[in-house]
Amino acid sequence: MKKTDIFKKLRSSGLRPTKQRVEIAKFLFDREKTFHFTVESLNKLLEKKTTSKFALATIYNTVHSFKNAGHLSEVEVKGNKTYFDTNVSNHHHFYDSETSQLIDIDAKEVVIQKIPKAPNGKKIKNVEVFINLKN
Amino acid sequence: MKKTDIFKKLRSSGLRPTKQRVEIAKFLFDREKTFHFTVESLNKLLEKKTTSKFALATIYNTVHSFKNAGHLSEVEVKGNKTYFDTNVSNHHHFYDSETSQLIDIDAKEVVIQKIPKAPNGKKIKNVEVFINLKN
DNA sequence: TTTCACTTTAGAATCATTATAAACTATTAC
DNA sequence: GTAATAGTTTATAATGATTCTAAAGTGAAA
Ligand SMILES: [Mn+2]
Ligand SMILES: [Mn+2]
Ligand SMILES: [Zn+2]
Ligand SMILES: [Zn+2]
Repeated sequence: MKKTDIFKKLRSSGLRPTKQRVEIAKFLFDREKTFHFTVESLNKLLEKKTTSKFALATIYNTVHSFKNAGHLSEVEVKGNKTYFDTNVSNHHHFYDSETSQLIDIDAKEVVIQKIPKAPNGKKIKNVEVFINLKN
Repeated sequence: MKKTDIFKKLRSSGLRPTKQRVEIAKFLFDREKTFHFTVESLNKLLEKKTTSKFALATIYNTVHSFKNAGHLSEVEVKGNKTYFDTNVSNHHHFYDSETSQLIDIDAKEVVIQKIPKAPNGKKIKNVEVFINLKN
């Protein structure tokens, strides 16, 4: 991902490209594969990868701005922490509770043959498939 | 549900049938349909339905005992509160984020035609389908 | 009726997250 | 440039859900 793309992500999230935000954005978006993380895990990885220190509030604020701009999505996982996902397309997940690891499943990999119709007056917004793993 | 069944649920959870526990168990299990709840919502409903007061710790402890015994399951819902479910069979959910309401979907109502195989060395424990609703 | 294990309870502690307000930094106005 | 201004980071406090703790309550068993 080019530097200009990082800046584009920041600008489109209403964020000016400060040192901290650029480092967070690079870390999140300059990669091949999907990245699933909690604010805590992101903080630890940032500490390792960079020389800077980040206030937790800065990470929370930046991540939320990206999420509100649609550059990050949220994944529901058992437990009390919030998981974020750099894959914002419609997709599904494997979840390995042993390692607390999420693995993406492309929407095309899951075909649903039958699904009930939505209750009175409601429509289906989207369908999420969550596959729990064991050893 | 008969009183003896309530007692059976309590005993099989390692709980002696005290006044509070019996009231919680009756409220949870003596009903036709599935009940989805948070500890907070359960507490409010118990206050309305009964004359007793319940310490939050008592509700937390009792609910967790039921969950550990397999009489309650946990449902992942966006947000910070933990949702419990009196339906412990394999099933799916509609979720209406407007009203924070969960609606059960029987496992038979969903047929999945294609699913990816589990990653190296892992097996599929179960598949959960979550259908988000909109108006 | 005394003992003793188990319960309930109020309140404290914890943990993730959010809010606050002061110190910093960059941008704009003169 | 310097001053004013707007936006940012940060440490720390506040919050809210959940868990822990320790004291008081309850009831079965000796
Ligand atoms: Mn969760
Ligand atoms: Mn949740
Ligand atoms: Zn994902
Ligand atoms: Zn359910």
